[in-house]
Amino acid sequence: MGSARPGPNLTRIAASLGISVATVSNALSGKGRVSVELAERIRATAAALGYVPSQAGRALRTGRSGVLGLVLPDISNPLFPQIAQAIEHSAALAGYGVLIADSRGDVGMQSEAIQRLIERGVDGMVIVPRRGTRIAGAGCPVAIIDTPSTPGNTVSADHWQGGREIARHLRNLGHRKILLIGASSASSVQNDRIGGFKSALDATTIKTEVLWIEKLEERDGPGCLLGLADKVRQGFTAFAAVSDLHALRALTELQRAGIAVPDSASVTGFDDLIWSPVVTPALTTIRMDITAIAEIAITALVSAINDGEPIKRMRPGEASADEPLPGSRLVTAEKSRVPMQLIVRQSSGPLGLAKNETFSGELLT
Amino acid sequence: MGSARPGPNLTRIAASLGISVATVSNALSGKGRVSVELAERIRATAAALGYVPSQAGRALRTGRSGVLGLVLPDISNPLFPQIAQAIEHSAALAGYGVLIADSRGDVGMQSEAIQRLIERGVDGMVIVPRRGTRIAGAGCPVAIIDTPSTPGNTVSADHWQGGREIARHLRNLGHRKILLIGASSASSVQNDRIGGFKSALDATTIKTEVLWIEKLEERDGPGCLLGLADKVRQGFTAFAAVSDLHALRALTELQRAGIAVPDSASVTGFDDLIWSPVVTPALTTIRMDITAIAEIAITALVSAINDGEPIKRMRPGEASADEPLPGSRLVTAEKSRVPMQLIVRQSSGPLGLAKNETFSGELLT
DNA sequence: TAGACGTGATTAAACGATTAATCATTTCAC
DNA sequence: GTGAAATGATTAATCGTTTAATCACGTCTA
Repeated sequence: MGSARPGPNLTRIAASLGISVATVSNALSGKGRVSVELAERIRATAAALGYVPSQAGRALRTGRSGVLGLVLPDISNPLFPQIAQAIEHSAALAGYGVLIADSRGDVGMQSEAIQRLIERGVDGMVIVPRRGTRIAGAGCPVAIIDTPSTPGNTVSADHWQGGREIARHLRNLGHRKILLIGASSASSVQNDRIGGFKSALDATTIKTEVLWIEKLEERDGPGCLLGLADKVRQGFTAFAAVSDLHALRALTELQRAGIAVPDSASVTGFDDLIWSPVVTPALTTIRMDITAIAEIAITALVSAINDGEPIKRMRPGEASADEPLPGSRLVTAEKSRVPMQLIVRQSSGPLGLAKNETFSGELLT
Repeated sequence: MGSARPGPNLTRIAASLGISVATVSNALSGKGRVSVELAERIRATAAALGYVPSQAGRALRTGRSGVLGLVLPDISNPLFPQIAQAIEHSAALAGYGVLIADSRGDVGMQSEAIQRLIERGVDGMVIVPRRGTRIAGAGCPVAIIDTPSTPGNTVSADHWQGGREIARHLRNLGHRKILLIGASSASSVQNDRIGGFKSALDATTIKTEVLWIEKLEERDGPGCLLGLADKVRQGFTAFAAVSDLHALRALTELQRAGIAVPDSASVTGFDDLIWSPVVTPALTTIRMDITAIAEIAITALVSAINDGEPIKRMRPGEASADEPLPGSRLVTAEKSRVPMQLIVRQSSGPLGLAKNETFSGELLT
């Protein structure tokens, strides 16, 4: 090809109609003053020629790239597909493209990834931090999806409420000794979920305990058993994991030990990940409304982008030294916490159905 | 901010050194003729001023956006995080950004998504098609990651060989009656895996049968049981799924039915998805070398982008009517099939360890 | 009828980077 | 010592779009 993309540009449309490019631009953007009939003709020929505006030209002139960055420090997060999908969809509706950045779980590479996005000229970015990582000055509006308890959070699921829902569900089923399963005590999301869970229960009548997988794996190695059969023997009848990933781990470990779920022990998760509806028994879990979250985040981000830039083009004369540094404006939204929805499936059930199976199963441990 | 990004541009660097912008550009790109000491000074001040080149300006001039598109028709694919991560990483190394496009599983929206990428001016795209979807003319180089048996495939894992590996593994463990579990017979990837599997076995000594989940769910509804306990009674001792997702489904269903894995039945999967190492028993599976695949795809794509554009800027005089239409050049790579690697964990084992457990378990069905 | 005003279009100047063409020097060879 | 070549830097055009400023012209008002 060579000189840019093959398609026609404003100049060609203007030439083919014998008018000026400015008029074409005005007609297509609907901004200037163009007579209706001419505008119509212009739109028609533009369509006929298959005109596609050059983002590069537009970006150069307006200073807006029309692209947002999506930063997921922990891309291996199984929730990622859903988030990416929702963000991409909302962004597309708002006329933006989405550039992904990955820091491979490494906090150090996060700044690099963000830097790459900046260099690509993103107009704003959505960051889903892991473990409350601090966001370095990004030089553009930033929306953060983490948890309501994190300062600077733009919008997120109401993890605390989600925890409460699950807790009530298990309490209503009659469970009185519940093991909470989390991965890392450094995660604010997990802490919120656990906090909400505990807050819904009367500590005097219901006993809870928290198991941190990461701590266990430091000792026993990754993928080790969680020792849930022991917990069952100690009287725990329900296992509430802060993620379906851990719920799955619990479920299979219990099943392997011959402990029937939900007959002898209930298991619940979080996030309604892809496998949750198809495992046996299907996981009771709680789902975030990612579509709503993405929409709120993108809306807030886009309006921050538009607000912040009154297109103040500086004249040769005036210096712009005393700018308050446009760096990293953390975006806020009116509705910052989106309720989570309980999904009851087969992995949770009432107490005391078939206690005896527990024993026959324990032989396998 | 206003006029574009706050940072300095070539003009400012040039002004602060009292030289011309062309020299600055030459020095930073290392292309023109600049004395070493001046070049050094230029680089120094560029760094000192925190210069970040404007992609917009560069894109407009060169006709290259420096951005690739990643199209995943089925973004809910649990393999997505890995693919996205690998592609993003390889692309970043090659100096490209990655724009994501999602078509939410709908073939119709795929063209729309591709169109959006085109409008954003991507230099090329990587497409991971679902069920051998045909790719519409994209107007730019396209790399396809599907399966070696698909015409037009650029690079992919050697699914056939992967199937063979799993088959041999199960055969060597002594299994003689194996159930293959697939989702859809329309998937070329799944067909390759199954084809390879069967090709490694002598059909007279080892019996195989294929179970298509999609067909079953049409009758019994999504998330239904696969009836594996019955299969065990019929003498099947191994269940080879074409994805860890289905393997997980099989594993939990067997466990729920009281059939011990791997003692009474072996289960294997594909893709080494995130949960595979942590469930109990950990899944025996086979992993694609996504890093290598991404690297090959990106390399091929980038070189196609560079080849195809000898920066033939057309002079006012010459018409460019007889262009062979630059649309949709399918990219090819030398190495188009990347071997898969068998990962033996605990879900597969030799026959005949503890047959009796099967019976005690069947009560639970 | 002159001035004010509105309408519909054009002119021209950016935005920031790249690069072919050009110009000034200096170096070198014969 | 003079023409050729190499070196190091500059000039200026260009990519495609947006937009403030301007212009031409018809209409309304006083």
